[in-house]
Amino acid sequence: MTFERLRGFRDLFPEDAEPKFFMLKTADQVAASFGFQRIDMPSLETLELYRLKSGDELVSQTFSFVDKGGREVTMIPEATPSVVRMLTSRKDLPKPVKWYCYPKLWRYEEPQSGRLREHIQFNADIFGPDTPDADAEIIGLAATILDRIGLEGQFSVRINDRRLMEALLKTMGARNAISTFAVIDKFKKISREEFSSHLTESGFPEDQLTNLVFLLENPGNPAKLRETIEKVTAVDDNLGNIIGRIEETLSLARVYTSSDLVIDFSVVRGLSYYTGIVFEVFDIKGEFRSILGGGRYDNLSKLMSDQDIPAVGFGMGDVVLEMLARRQDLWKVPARPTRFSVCVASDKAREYSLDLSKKLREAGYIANMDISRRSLSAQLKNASIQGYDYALLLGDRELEKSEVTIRDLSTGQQESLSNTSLLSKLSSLKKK
RNA sequence: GCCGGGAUGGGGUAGAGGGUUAUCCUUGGGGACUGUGGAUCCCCGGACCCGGGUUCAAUUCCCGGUCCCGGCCCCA
Repeated sequence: MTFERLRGFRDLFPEDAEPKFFMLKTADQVAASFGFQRIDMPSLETLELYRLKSGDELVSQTFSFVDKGGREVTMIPEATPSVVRMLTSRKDLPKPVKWYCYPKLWRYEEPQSGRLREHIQFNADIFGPDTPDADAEIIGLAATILDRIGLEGQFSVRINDRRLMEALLKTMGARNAISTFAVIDKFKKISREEFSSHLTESGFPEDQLTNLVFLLENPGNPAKLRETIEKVTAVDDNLGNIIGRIEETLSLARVYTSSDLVIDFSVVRGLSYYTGIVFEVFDIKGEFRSILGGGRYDNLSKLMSDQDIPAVGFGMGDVVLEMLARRQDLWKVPARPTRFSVCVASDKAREYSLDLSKKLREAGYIANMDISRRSLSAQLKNASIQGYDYALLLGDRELEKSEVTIRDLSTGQQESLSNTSLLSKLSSLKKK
């Protein structure tokens, strides 16, 4: 009898689990260094939580079922609704609230490159201030995490603003901004002909088509945002204010990172709840789907509760991040303490060996103790294959003299030390 | 949910236009080496994805399913 892994799920063996959790730990540390606090949430929520704002499409792609009490529940497909639920359940929290988490999320759909049925998403949000400063901090946090992981220069943060696009589409005479967004979202994936016809269907005036295409094709320099827009339409006060805010956000974000920050009018994001700045981060070579995405969603708490709390945040899945990290040769087992394998050369020395192992662990080292009762040569072979830095040999000879023989597995050199001088000696040993 | 391509020991593979110990490498365990490791040699373990059909005979051909890879839809 054999069991197979479920479709779209992963087994993480040590060689992959260690790099993965090391990356998450890096993100965790960076978020904490920004003053964000970690939270966690249930893996199961009522399905109703997603009906509110996410719509049928998302709900149809959830791992959901009816529980024994007759409730419709689902494995969470995204973090944000839970985070907002938690936030609004507490009225005592001083603003701004800056939270991060990295839950597992589930979606029931066909697996493909960069998308599986279960993934881990690093999520960070700021609740309270509706300021360019908060927007910039979220973008800065996302970029800093990627920089710290070692991806500096490998990605581009592409930024847009929903209000800007709505205002632009309005001045251009679009009838239905939301359906036009859906078409704009596909700009880079479909042919120009398809784009034109879909756009017209969405109620966008044909005579403005070239202007819109001009905008979509001329992302780029944030400093020229106003100039670019002026080429296609007049900038009134409303539009001017929005542009001013984006400019301010970008100049603040610029201080956080030297990574590529560009305006991209084709980034509108699918979710309907975004209300302001939206952004996605792409691999600079364009090999993968987006690495992370986020934006401002000021209306969600109002939809879900009696509170009105502005919010901005982002989510980063682990799957695309892993593909990019592998390409950049960053998928490595992280540095760790010196590793010792304690080899037991005689049964009489077993307890002596255990005691030494305990001391090593207490001193912060990694100590592996023979539990197979194999021959000394087999123990050494194993220590060597498993990549231990040193073998400690303990047998009758060592036991008698209260000594320990330490063998450097990379050079083969060894010496005997007294038990008491070992630990002091260790601090001077060079890590392999 | 739909479309295309795949599936041979843990990993990587060979194979035959059906035919009876299924190839090689690697990995794993043990030994030569009863107190000294990655070399060498020896021994051992381990596979034709599942179900049905055609056939005297199927790992090979056919159908269905499962899973993998990729794409659509959608993007959390």
